[in-house]
Amino acid sequence: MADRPTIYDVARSAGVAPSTVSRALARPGRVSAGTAERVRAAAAELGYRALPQARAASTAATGMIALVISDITNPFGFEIIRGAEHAASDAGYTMILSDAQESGTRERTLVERAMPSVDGIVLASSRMSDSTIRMMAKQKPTVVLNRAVLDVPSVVTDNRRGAAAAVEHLRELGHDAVSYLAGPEASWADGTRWKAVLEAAQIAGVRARRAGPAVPTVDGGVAAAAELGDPLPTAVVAFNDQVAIGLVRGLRRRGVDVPGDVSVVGFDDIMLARLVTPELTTVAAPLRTMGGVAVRNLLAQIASSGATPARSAELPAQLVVRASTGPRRRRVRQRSR
Amino acid sequence: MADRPTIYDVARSAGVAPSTVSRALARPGRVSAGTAERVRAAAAELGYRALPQARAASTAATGMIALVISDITNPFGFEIIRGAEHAASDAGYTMILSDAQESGTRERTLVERAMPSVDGIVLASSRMSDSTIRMMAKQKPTVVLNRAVLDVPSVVTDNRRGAAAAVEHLRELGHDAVSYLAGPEASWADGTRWKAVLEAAQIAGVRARRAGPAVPTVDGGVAAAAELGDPLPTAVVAFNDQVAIGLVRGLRRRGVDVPGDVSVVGFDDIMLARLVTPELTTVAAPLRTMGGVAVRNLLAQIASSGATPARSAELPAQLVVRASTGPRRRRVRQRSR
DNA sequence: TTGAAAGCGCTAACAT
DNA sequence: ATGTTAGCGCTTTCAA
Repeated sequence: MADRPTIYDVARSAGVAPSTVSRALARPGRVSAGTAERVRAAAAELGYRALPQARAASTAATGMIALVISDITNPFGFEIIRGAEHAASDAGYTMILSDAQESGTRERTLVERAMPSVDGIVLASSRMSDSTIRMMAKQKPTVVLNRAVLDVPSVVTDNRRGAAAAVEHLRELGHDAVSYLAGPEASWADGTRWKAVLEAAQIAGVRARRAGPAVPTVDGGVAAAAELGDPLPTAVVAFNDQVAIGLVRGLRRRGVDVPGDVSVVGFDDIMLARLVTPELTTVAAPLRTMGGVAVRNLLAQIASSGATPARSAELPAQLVVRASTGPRRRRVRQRSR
Repeated sequence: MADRPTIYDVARSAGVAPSTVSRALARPGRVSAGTAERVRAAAAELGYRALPQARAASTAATGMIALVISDITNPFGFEIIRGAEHAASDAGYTMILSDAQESGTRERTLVERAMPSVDGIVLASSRMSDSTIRMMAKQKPTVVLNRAVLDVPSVVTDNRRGAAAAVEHLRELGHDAVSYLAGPEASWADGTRWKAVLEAAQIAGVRARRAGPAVPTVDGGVAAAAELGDPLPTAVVAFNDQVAIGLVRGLRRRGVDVPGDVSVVGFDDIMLARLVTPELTTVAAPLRTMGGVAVRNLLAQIASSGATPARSAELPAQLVVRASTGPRRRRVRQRSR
């Protein structure tokens, strides 16, 4: 267990004062070229690297950021985590990952616990109230992901255009009505998606109805299949991919063909969407990019010492047409049971 | 930006010395009941919480552990991450997540970067050499996940029994031969799984062949469908679920029915396995538990200050029979093209 | 350009 | 049982 070299070791080895080592490593411009070189050589030789927590003691910068995710179970989050982790790691930052398990209370505890150890926080699909989030954002640089909160920088996708593209796609296939299968009422995304579908439907001249809400999981989608109404709508836009996938399964189980009888569109384009049968048509969110942008914006805000209140970003969504949507054929009446 | 209260504030407010506050909060038994109470009250009142990195400066314990995962992209890891995060968080530890992106070199850099900030490390599906891992394990408490390394505590699944159950299942369905579709040569799991299949086949009295290797992804599985040989085997055990899922898709695309013509078994039971069509028969690894056990074992090792070299664990695997396996029907000859 | 000294917040020895 | 002191490794004044 050879102890790691300290800055004192490097100083001794380079024949300079510790403070000079610190300067030479952090701001090479502020020491003579020769000194800088000697220090660098000594540091390399000894394999010296500053101890982050010791540095934090004097600078109050920890080199860490926290990603708090509302539910790590959600496949939606995987790509985001990945994008965030890479962006952080590329910038030399270390990322802490916390799972709120869908609980706003737990989320708050986690954030409070993490707060002192990190330079900034990304809140992904937060379940906390707007005011709580605003409060936290005042304590530490914060970016919210997949949600908009007044006065807090955010990263979201352009659900409006995405939904519009989905509705337009369905209209082209001959559908003259579309049902939106809702997600959790408390969800910011659900609100914007429903509004977007409604608006797009009006513009496209198709009727829009709201169904659900469904629990935002595959099983929730399966269950929702039983409550879509009778006769069934010929086209459904679901809150997210999980619900859409579940819905497809639920419908098929009841003898309803997708896309023959009912066309289904999801949101997000999680990995699963390409792997189920039929492959899911969905409004793709650039998940990995979102994670990356959130972190980069956060880092920018940190770098500017909060001077620049990090800007928000709305990333483009894109309709990916696969096999769960097709031309309208007929309206099916469910077998009563 | 109200500054957070320090231990000095609490000390002043409670009318005791800072060291007493520290004691009262950490080891209440070592102060008088009255003092403990006053300190607790003052701390609560001010909302005081020790700054982890400051504590680390004097105790060298950071309260953080690192989970370094070879490829965060791999669905296999999601459940592990979840299990690990919960175990860490339950124990009051904070988890750092790093993605090695399948690169042993990058993995090493990450570990070295994380090392000084954490009390211990979990290496999941590490791509580093045994000797490198042993070296790191000497510097910090370490647990390897899904791999066995001499002298380093590990958490793995009982591939032998799992594979045996799979082979037995196939034999019962009438298959008299099984092909193992291999994964990466460098993978520890691949080695043990192939050996386990081979051994189980001998015991069950069925022939075993080795095919592949396949790139351990869905696409890799799809590609492997073209190289399974002609005539096709009637039963395939694939390196992991992704490969198995890809294989099923690849076969179907070529007009081969699963499980009608070929039965396919995977390994791991990732979330996807239940969601594809047909649902995948697979040797389920208790992924979430694995993550949890790895962290708990690591924490135990840390708590004992490395005195107890954390024990290794082999967790039971379980065959989950779903729809990708069925009775042997006929041997199909691929259409030449 | 460099060195010396002080201090970040906390805890662990050492005193009392 | 409690207070006093010193020090963790680093950075940042302040002097020279």
